[in-house]
Amino acid sequence: MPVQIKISEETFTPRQQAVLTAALDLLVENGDGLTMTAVARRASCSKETLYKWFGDRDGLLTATVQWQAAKVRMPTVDRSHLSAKVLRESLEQFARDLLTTIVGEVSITLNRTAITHAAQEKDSLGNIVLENGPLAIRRRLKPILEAARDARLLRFNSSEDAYRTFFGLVVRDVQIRLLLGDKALTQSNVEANIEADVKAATDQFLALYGAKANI
Amino acid sequence: MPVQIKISEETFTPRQQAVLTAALDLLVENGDGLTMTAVARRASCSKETLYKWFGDRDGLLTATVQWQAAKVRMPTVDRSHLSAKVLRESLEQFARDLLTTIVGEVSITLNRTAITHAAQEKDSLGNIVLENGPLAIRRRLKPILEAARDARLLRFNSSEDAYRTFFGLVVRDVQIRLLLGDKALTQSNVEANIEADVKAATDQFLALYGAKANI
DNA sequence: CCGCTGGCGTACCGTACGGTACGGTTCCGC
DNA sequence: GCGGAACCGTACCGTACGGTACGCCAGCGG
Repeated sequence: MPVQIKISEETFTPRQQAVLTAALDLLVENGDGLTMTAVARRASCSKETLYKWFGDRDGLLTATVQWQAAKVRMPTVDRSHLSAKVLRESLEQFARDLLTTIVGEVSITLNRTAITHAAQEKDSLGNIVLENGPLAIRRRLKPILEAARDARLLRFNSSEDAYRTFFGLVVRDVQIRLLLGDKALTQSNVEANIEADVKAATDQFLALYGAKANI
Repeated sequence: MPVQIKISEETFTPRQQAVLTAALDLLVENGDGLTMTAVARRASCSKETLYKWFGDRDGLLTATVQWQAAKVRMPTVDRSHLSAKVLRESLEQFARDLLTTIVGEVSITLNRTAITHAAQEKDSLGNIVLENGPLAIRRRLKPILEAARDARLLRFNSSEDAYRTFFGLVVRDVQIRLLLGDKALTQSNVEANIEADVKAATDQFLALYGAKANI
C-alpha cells in the first residue's frame, strides 16, 4: 500500500507555512543541523508552539518535507494529440524538469534528509520523497509511453522497463554524485549542460524505443 | 585534485580490523546509531583505545568506510585482445559487479552514511565513496571503451558521455530507491533480476554506441 | 474593563553521547 | 622477576538537544 499523501486536506496556515519555510531554509543551509531551538528562533515562534503544531521533531521534519515535495510539478501532456513531435517534446520536458529538480539545492537537501532518515528504521520521509520524486514521474510518464505505443510511436514490451531506461538515461550518475557532495559537479556547471543532456537523453531513448520513423 | 587514497600504506593491524568490522556491523544493523560506546562494547575494547587509534568519531567512521570501500574490486580486462565478444562480456561483467555492489546492504549503508556526512559540511566520506564507487568504475571503464573505439567496435565522441550513459542504463532508479528505503525493492527481489538487467543494459548500450556489426 | 485564549520568550529538566581519566590486568623485553 | 607499555573496563564530565513548564503580552468577545 502506498503512502497516503494528503496535502490537499491537511492545509497549513500561512503562519505554519512560514515556520516550514524557516525549517527548510535551515535544512538547506545547515545540513541536518536542524534543531527545534534553531527553527523557533528563525521563525520567531516558541518551541512550545512547534510541539503543539507538529507533535515532535519528526513531525516537523515530515511536514516540511511533505509540504515542499508536493510543490514539485510534473508536465501535463495531452495524450489525445500524440504525434512524434509532441512525444519528443513531452519527453524533453520530462527530462528537463527531472534534471532541473534533481540539481536544485532543495532537492538535494530533501533527498539527503530522507536518506539519513531511512538509515534509521524510519522510512516515512523516504516514502514521501519517493512518492513525489521517482514514483511521481513514473505515474505521469507511463501513460504517455503507453499512449505512444498505441499510436505506434514507440515499441516496447514493458512500460516499466521503458520508464526506468528513460530515468537512467536522464539522471545517469548526476544525482548520486551530487548527493555524495562531488565538488567536480557544481550546480551551475551541471545547469549549463541541462539542455544538451536533455536532448541527448531523449535522442537515446527514442533510438532505443522509437519506431524507426521517429529516430 | 582527487582525494588521496592511501590504503596500501596505511595498513590496519588485525585487531584494528576487528574493531572496524565491529563498527561496520553496527553501522549496517543500526543505521547511523554508531556510538563510540557501542563500538567499544561490540569490539571488546576500551573507548580510550578507539580515540588513541582513530582520533575521534569521524576518524573511526572514515577509517571504517575507507577500509571497506577499498574492498570493492573491479573486473580487469585485457585490452589487447578486444573482440566484440570480449567487449560484450566485459561490459556485462562491469554491469553485474556494479549492480551486485549497489544492491548489497553494505553498499547501501556506506552510501547512506556518506550522504548523511555530506549533509553537514563534511565531504571526506562522500569523496571516499565516490572515489571507490562511480569514479572507480569510470577509471576502469573508460580505457576499455576507448580501446573498443580504436578497434572500431564502438563509436562515440566523448568517452565521458559513453561511460555515463552506461552507468545510467545499468543503475537506472535502483540505487536512489534503495537509498530512500523503497520497500517495493527488496534486496532478493532485485538480485533475482540482476542477470536480466545486466543483459538488457548491455544490449541497450551496444545498440546506442556499437558499430552495427556488434548489435 | 475583564477574563480568556493563542502564542512568544525563556528557563529548566533529563538524557544521550563524545571525549577523558584512572585503576587494574596482561604481556613483553630485559 | 621486574618495569613499562598497551589495553580493557568503567566511572566521570561537559554539552547539546529534545521536550516541558511557566510567565508574559496582545487581541478579542462580552
